[in-house]
Amino acid sequence: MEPKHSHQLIIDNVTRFIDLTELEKQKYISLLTEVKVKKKAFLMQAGEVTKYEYFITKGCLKVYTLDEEGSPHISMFAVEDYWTGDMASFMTKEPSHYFIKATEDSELLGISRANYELLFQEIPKFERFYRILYQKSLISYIRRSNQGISLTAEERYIEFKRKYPNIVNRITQKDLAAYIGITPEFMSKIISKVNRM
Amino acid sequence: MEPKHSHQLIIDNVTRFIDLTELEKQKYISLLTEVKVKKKAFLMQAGEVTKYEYFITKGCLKVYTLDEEGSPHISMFAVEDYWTGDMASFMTKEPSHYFIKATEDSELLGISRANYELLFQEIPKFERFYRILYQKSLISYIRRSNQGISLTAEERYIEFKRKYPNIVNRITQKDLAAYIGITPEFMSKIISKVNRM
DNA sequence: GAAAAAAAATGAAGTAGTTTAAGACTTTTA
DNA sequence: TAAAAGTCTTAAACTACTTCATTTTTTTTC
Repeated sequence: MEPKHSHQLIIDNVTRFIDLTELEKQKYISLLTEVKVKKKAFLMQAGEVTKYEYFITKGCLKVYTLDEEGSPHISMFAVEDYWTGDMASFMTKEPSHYFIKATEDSELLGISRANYELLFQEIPKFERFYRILYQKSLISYIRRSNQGISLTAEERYIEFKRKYPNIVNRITQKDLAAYIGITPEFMSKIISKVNRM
Repeated sequence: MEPKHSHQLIIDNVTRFIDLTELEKQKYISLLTEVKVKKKAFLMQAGEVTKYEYFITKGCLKVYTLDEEGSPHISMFAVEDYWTGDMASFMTKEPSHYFIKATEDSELLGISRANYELLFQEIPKFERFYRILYQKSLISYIRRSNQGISLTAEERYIEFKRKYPNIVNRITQKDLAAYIGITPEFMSKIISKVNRM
């Protein structure tokens, strides 16, 4: 039987780092939950305790917090082949500070807290998978948190375009501004300036 | 026989997340290399390929890059019971962009790339240890990279003092400025303002 | 496909943080 | 322990970015 496209995607993602037998693949898939989110709908909201970590098989979502003034700060855009969620809340079982909202109709595969633990018991190789996944994420976050502090807004925009050419055209300028960390007005000025260059 | 203080420290750190038998502890210790760095000496410099990941048993070091203008940007201060190094270079074997310099006479335990891999073969539980270690680091980096973008310099200073009261008094204002992401002059103004409040 | 809602562009006035320069204080080194 | 080197403070002029207000353009909704 042909595997579903979404299952094939997540298996490809995992087997980039570890090998799995057919049986292990089936076992893994059986621990996942399919989720669909319509554009503008929330996958999760601040105040809730995160029940799942997600892998995106289709669409685009934004992960953000609201500051005291109610302004959004986007920490990531998640598209196909990305992992997302709020790991802090997922691990500590404390209420999340994040919202995750679909910016396009999206499809995801979620793993619950219980199944995440079960996964490590049943297929210990997944400790290695997550070790490598987190290690790579850590490397890119370390880089980003330095850039956030050392580059100007214009440089951060150019860097974002270079690094995520496939994302930049799928999101609004307003959301991009909330990611870069500036006002939509200044984002507009930067974009028109950079395009004139 | 009494274990060395430095060995006890690293074993305590590891056994916070995983259990180890006496034999496993000895095996682990045997894979580590002791390193001492005098104040102002480099543990590593940009351009080198990182050979070790380090655990600090004594002292304080700063991890930083230099931008095009030659200004330092400090990404972390590492003190006792912290892990440090350049994971990107350690993993990819590409030359590092980082400098690590001791701000006090320091002592570390290093694990080489070869021994790091060997460790996973000999004691697979360490995949779990590093999975959890990286997961926790990731959570704090995600938080920091949001703060870098959404807080003012003054708020970042207050947050640093709150979070690392034991570090703030061990470093110079100049280095703190290079961490917060502002000039030493503006750091001086912030500190005198905050102290007046 | 018209009306409503949201996003983007533009400009003027304000604030957070930089630059440069000079003097006071502290630490390092011989 | 004196000299040198580095760190900290203060202030004035400057730049990156914000705020607020208005208009135009694009997207959504019925």
